[in-house]
Amino acid sequence: MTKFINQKNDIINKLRGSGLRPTKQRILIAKNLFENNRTFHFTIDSLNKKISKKGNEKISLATIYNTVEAFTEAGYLKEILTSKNKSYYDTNIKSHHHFYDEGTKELTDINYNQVKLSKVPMAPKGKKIKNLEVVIRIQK
Amino acid sequence: MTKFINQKNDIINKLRGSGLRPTKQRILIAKNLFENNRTFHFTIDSLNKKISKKGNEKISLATIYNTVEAFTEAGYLKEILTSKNKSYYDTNIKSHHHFYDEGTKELTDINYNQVKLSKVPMAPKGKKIKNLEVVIRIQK
DNA sequence: CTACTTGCAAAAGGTTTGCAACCGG
DNA sequence: CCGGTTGCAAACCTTTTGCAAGTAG
Repeated sequence: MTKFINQKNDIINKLRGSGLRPTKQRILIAKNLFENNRTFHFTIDSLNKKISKKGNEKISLATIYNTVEAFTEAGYLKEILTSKNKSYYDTNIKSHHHFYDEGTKELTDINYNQVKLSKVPMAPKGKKIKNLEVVIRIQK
Repeated sequence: MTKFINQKNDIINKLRGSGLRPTKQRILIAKNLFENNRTFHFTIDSLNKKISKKGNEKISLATIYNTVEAFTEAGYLKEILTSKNKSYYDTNIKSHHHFYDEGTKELTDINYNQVKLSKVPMAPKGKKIKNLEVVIRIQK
């Protein structure tokens, strides 16, 4: 109970800290994205289904789009680079690496310490390096 | 003149080698993609515009989609991973690296020898590593 | 000839937009 | 109350599909 309240307060503070009003919808979405410590990949559609499956009030698709975009700008989510014509997001915002299967077009995580870089270029003038990911393309 | 004929024959042989009939449309598309040694990024739309701007006969969009997909499967093109909801292709099929600007969502090439990896994981069972690219996310 | 290709138009699928109604501070 | 948010439906854009007509070998 106490735990639950604190978690909700954490979310509210997180939102406020980015200038986002803690509305009912944003709190519900945040709970579904950040409530346990597991990170995962998702799409707008899968997130929408996940939320409505739990018997919550339905959130408008437009709101889910808005909120995910806002969370991405706030740095709570990272957009995944793919070749599919659909946006994928990752709740793991730290630098990490992926296998990309060209046949199935699936992305899977690579354990961070399995990859080491010994040389990295400078960022272009006026820009800073935010993070770095290695994509290893695989096939049968 | 001789040069021109040879270039065309090269394209025809390239297509035949992959089991693709050298049709008028495929040859024209191949010329626009591979005729000089410069490599570049493109979308279906930009390729379509590039071709029709030259006063060529118009090629149906569906055919451009088909052809680009066939060329990608044949290994003449590489699909670029992006966060835009549109497919991008690269005529440079060798392993190479990119800066990805999160603000503008632009990809720019990094000179290959500017990056060195000292540790790389094994491919998952039953798969082979095809190539490896580093994406460095940058921002202002 | 025959199988592979092309072109067209319609349909699909994901995302964005405009605007009125709503609600958090 | 006010300005930020939400919900809805229509609009938008890219990609896919089905099928009849065209063409390379």
